[in-house]
Amino acid sequence: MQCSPTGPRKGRARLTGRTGRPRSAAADAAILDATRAALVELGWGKLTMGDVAARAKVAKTTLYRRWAGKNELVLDAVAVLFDELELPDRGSLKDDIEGVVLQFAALLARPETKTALMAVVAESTTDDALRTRIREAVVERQKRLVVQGRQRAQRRGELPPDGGGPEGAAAAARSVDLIFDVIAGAVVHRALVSGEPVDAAWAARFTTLLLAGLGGLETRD
Amino acid sequence: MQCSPTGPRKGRARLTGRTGRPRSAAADAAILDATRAALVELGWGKLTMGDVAARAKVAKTTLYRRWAGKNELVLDAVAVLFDELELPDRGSLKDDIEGVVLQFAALLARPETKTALMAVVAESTTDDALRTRIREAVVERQKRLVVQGRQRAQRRGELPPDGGGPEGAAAAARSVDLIFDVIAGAVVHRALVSGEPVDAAWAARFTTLLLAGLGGLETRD
Amino acid sequence: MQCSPTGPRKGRARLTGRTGRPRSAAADAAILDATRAALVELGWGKLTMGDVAARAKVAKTTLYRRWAGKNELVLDAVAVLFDELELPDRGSLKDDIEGVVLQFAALLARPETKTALMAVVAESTTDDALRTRIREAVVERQKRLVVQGRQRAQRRGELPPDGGGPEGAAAAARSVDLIFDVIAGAVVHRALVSGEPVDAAWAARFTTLLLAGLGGLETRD
Amino acid sequence: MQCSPTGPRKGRARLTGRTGRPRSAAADAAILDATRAALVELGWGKLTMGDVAARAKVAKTTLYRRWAGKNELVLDAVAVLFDELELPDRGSLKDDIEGVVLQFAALLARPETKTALMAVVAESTTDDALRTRIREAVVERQKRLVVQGRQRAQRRGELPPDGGGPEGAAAAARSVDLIFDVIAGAVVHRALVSGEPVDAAWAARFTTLLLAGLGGLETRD
DNA sequence: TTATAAACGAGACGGTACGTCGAGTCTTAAC
DNA sequence: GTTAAGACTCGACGTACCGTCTCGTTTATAA
Repeated sequence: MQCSPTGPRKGRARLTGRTGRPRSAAADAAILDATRAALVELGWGKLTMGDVAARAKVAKTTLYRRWAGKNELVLDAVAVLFDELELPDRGSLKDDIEGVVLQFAALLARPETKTALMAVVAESTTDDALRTRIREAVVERQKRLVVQGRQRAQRRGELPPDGGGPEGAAAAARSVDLIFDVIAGAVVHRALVSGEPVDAAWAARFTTLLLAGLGGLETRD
Repeated sequence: MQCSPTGPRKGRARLTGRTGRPRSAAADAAILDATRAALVELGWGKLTMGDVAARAKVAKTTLYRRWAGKNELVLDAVAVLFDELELPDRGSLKDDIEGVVLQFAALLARPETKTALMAVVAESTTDDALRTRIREAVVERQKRLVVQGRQRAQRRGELPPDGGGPEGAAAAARSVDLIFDVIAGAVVHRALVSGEPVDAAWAARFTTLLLAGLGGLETRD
Repeated sequence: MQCSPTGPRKGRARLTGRTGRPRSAAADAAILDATRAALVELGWGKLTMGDVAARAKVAKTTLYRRWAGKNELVLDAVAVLFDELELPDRGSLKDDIEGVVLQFAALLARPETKTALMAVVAESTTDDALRTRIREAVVERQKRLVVQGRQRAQRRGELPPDGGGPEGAAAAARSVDLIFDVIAGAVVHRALVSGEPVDAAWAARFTTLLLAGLGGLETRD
Repeated sequence: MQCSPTGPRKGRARLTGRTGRPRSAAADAAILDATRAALVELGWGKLTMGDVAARAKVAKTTLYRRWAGKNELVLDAVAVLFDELELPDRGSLKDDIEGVVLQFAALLARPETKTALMAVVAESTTDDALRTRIREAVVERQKRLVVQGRQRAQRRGELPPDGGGPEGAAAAARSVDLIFDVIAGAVVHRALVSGEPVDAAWAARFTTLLLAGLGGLETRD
């Protein structure tokens, strides 16, 4: 996991020298579980801190000692779900992409994810710290999937190797970013904005488009 | 415009025989202007109905007589901005796409748009009526840009004409949907989730990918 | 009846010279009936002008054209009930008093009367015009009962005749006022404040006290 | 004092084991003071809970945590004033009664008392819990004055002693109730309904009537 | 017969207060 | 120094009535 606590405990290493009753580790897990459960039942808009505390059988003070507010709490509760995504080797780049697209779509179909992700991103447009936290906790972490798929395809010979030198590395990073935005953006938009199902047929057509596009991209960049 | 009022007035057609003082048309405009101004200054999260009413010099009840709540009001206030998008003819499909991508990015860069769009979509995950309204007011309306660009490219010979018969029409519709999700999704994700600028360079690289992808798509579907 | 309308119509005599549609007499009756019905069902506190208008099948404007507000409307609706009180000749002062006490108690037992009377009096503590109107419409009108009973008792020889001259008249007026306050006050207090029933036994005991008191009063004043 | 709080705290005895932050005692006093001040300035009709909260420098929720509504709050604020009434020994029953009548009249002349008392009684006609509360907080408490005056007069020999046995006790209680209704009723009616001053002259005449009446009553009951 | 003028129904309007809810803080006693 | 409990301040919520207004319509007299 990542970064839950915010209170005075955070800074001072847990190594030594502190006194008093230690924070309950079980409480952390109970709170995050309760948060996800509340998201499922109520959605972002109706979720309240008091309700989460009650579900977790914890006092509200305990919540606020560890998270700055609803945004941060929900982000942590949801971010961990994204770490379950992985890129199983299905033998070809096309199948790998289709697989991860469907995995991602399945994740976005979960009520806690779909309601929380957009809401937290919306809040982040007026909260820089939150935006940073989202990028650390979700965006950058999941780019690993693109990087991994690319490397695997290069090993298979489906994609040309990166160009050498700092120039080549920068180009590779730009490609990763672009591909990540295209994949994540298209799936999110299809699922949440257009409100159409991301099924195997759509995934196949999208992957076809993307692979052809990659070909065009590589020849130039 | 589209669909502001919600109250009992909506149903009964305004055709004849209605009694009572008519609703003020000026109030509608003042309210939507005030809503956009409040979005700019406060963002979705801090915007309140009372504040909007005060800015519009209107009673809170007048707001609630016309819109069911914050979601519906903000949606109407923002949806009209999307109608300003257009597809100027720049001579080639590539330039047309780059142009609309940059226009769209500019729209998403406006504070009222960026804070409102994601928030309303987030709310729509737990509100079916709202989801429908978003699709009518934004999603379906803007597909016209894709349709128009496609037709223009076909006229220019940059894209093959649609296949004949109902089969061909369905394939064309699927293509439009897919392309729309890819373009809108990628731009939104780049701008709001990744938080990176959508500048001319990015637009060019994205368009290159998309055009190559379209080629791959057309040969098969 | 007394004084319902307040609007511009009030001043100019109805005799001549006005044009336009005349006020509906039926509406007046319907409104006052509706007011009493609403008092019974809802009590003073929950009664609303809109509700009265709806019950009377009349527009709110029609109410406000005739009465200045809730206080005035309710006062008029209730005052007329007090005019039903009368002093039947039962042959002796004691029986006459007991009769009127029980009549008055029965009137106060009606839900519309009990809830309205106290409330309007309460409002009149901060509204001089209302206080005047109450005195005209209720208090002074009902003193006739005391005057009448006194005269009848004097005719029977149960009470000595008034003293002569302005002196005697003033003393008589003072007596009437005092007796009225004692009777009305005791019955109202018993019924509404103490919340005990005003039954025949109580009326008999009260009348005994009052009659003995009157004897003491007459010998001196 | 008596009975201010209504919330969950009321039930569970304050004996032991309760947790959480205790209610502020200072807030209670500030609220009741503010209520009386608002009654003086605004009268019952214009008094609002929000205004009382603001005057007491307390949140509106704190009011509602302790009192169910305006009726209960105002009753508590005013009831305490009635406890200031007392029956100084002036040497004779007549003087004692005149004294307490004038004291009571002075209390009713205070703006907070006059506007609140009638209004709360009016509300109590459609609210049984409120009626009970009024009787406990005001009516029954002030009967002590009648009881005390009666005992004192009996000690002085101005009134015969109570009859013996349960019979005599019941008769005494009936007398107390009757006398209380007559005194309180007459004074309230004179002051608030008739709107005439309760001055020494009126008090003397009323007391004369009452004392003579008591004589008649005692010989029979 | 036609104007004129007021009453009328309907319902939108600007306000004010309501009573509730949630956020986030603070104060206790217990651990 | 954390914990549970719950009171606290603050601010927004959405609703209910208020009393006024603006319509179109109806119903009388007066010209």
